[in-house]
Amino acid sequence: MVYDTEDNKHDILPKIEDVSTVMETSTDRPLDDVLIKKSEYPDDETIEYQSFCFPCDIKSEPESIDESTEIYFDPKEWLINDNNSGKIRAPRQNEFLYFLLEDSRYSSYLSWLDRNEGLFKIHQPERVIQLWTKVKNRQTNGVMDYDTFARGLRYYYQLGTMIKTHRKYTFRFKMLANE
DNA sequence: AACCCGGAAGGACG
DNA sequence: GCGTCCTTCCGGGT
Repeated sequence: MVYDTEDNKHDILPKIEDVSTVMETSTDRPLDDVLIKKSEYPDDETIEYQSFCFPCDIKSEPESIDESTEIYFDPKEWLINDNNSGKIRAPRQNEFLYFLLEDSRYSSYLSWLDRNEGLFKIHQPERVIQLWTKVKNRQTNGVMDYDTFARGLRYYYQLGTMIKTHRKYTFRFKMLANE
């Protein structure tokens, strides 16, 4: 994944016009129809990934942590059309975090410390982890905790997509400008 | 105590 | 069946 400091959020988040089109044409159609239709859209080389969102008919389960401030969750909003493989998949852990950081709804969960440096801090790890497990929906029997979540992120160090900060709840994407 | 780190093993999924 | 990306567990460091 490439983190270009010159990107604006529309390069990585769903475009408003895309969302409205899908909402108008496919509120009661299966997901596959929607995705097939989406694949007909002209490709923009600057967009590495696209995700889709449209009205949801699935209610979230009650949460263990403070439901009153829970942000509405639709699993289908988080699917990614991988332009490399042409397949639909859940986001990677780094993609997931980047989406969150670029969406002001989640600014209480985590936020940039220095966006140009790719530096960010997780303020509410339990919420981020809970959302991650819902987005990923991986069939496991263990319990995802911060240690497990952070171990996943540490693999990005050796992959070169993230840089160590050694600071609490603080991580750093490797941006193009840092190369 | 609560993080951060990376090795080891192995699972889930495309 | 295979490679990637985690998930789980852990011992050691800060």
